[in-house]
Amino acid sequence: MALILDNIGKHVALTPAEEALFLSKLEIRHYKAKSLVLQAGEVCTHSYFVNSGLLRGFTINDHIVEHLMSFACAGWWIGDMYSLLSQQPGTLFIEVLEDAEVVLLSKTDQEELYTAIPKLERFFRILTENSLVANQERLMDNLSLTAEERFEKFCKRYPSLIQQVPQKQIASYIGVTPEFFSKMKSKLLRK
Amino acid sequence: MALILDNIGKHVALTPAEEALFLSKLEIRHYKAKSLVLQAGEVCTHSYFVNSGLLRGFTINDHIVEHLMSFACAGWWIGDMYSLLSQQPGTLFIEVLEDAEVVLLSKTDQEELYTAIPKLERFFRILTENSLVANQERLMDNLSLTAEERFEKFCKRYPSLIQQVPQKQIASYIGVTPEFFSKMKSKLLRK
DNA sequence: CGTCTATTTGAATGTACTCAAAAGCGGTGG
DNA sequence: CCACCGCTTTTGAGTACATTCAAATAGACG
Repeated sequence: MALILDNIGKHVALTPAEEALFLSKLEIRHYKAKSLVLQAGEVCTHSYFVNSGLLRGFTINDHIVEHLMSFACAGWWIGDMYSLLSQQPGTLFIEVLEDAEVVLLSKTDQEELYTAIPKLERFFRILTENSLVANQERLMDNLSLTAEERFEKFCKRYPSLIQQVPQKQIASYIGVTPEFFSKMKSKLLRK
Repeated sequence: MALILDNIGKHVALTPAEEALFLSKLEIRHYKAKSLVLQAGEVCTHSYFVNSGLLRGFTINDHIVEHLMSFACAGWWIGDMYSLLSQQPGTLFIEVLEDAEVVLLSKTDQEELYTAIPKLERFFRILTENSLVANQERLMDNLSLTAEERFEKFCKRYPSLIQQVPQKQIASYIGVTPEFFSKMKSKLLRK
């Protein structure tokens, strides 16, 4: 469990006793590639932290088109924030792209920990703030950049993912169809 | 200062002493319509809470096109989250659309309050979580809905703003040009 | 009343999508 | 080990949604 403690240690300093209490609330699960950690329609009851492997979070719209919200590599948190907060059925699918070891923290444990260890509330506050900033930037990129520019930015930010995931999923993250993405890519390579 | 205390009271319960401490950190400023509360290039040093009036937050891209990030009516918080967190020069302009009374909370005070009154850290965590959920939904809407559908959703969510702000700004929020927005609107009215 | 900005309208253009079909690639079973 | 199946990627033609540029009209404000 070194990874998750490192992750937290980047923002707050827990005492050994606090670390022990925190760890006691965690559950570890192993998922095979292509399995689903969470399905749309379910209520999201946990936050997920990726120890190893690779996950993706996506939604499916009315026209049966997938939209990729986020990837989650080792060291990243993922969950259906809307469903987790509201405890309403969610819209997010979380799928395993590569065999993964995932740490689960239940919503109730998480909220109890906020009170027991205020530093953890601080940690999740900071985590959420950073997500919000990243999300705002992505929204602005979608409003002001062309698909080509968004792709270039994606390559710079997540160079490892480009080899790792099927390109139709990068297309979906960028916000274009796989067909268009393919054409765009070959145009870029010809330069 | 009833509004801001109400706002906080929706999520956490402060004691009178805590309320007094919190209030002592706040500064009130009055802004005239068309003035700027914050400019791109500046470091954002405060969180802003709108007591009355109306603000907008927007960015300007390389092609001199404005993109509206958010409106802020009475009872809403606004700020350049990226700049506030990183203390780097920001990209957000915050402009006054209607004469406004604004409450300022400096970053340093805010962080001191997190420690002095953990319930305030909880409050801002919840605030940020809700912003994130709203932002994620807006991103998905931009990826999966047409401009017309986004406009209809905007009308349902912010009915009062439609009369209140120039429609070029609604166009910018939706993510289309004012010309296209005008055509789209007249097409909708013809139905 | 005049000026400045916002809105409307039109024509031409571009970016990205849809549909269809072919080619490539990877895993699985015989 | 290779043949086949399913899924991903590529390519092409036609189309749609939204943009750009230009000009006219309407509104707001001093």
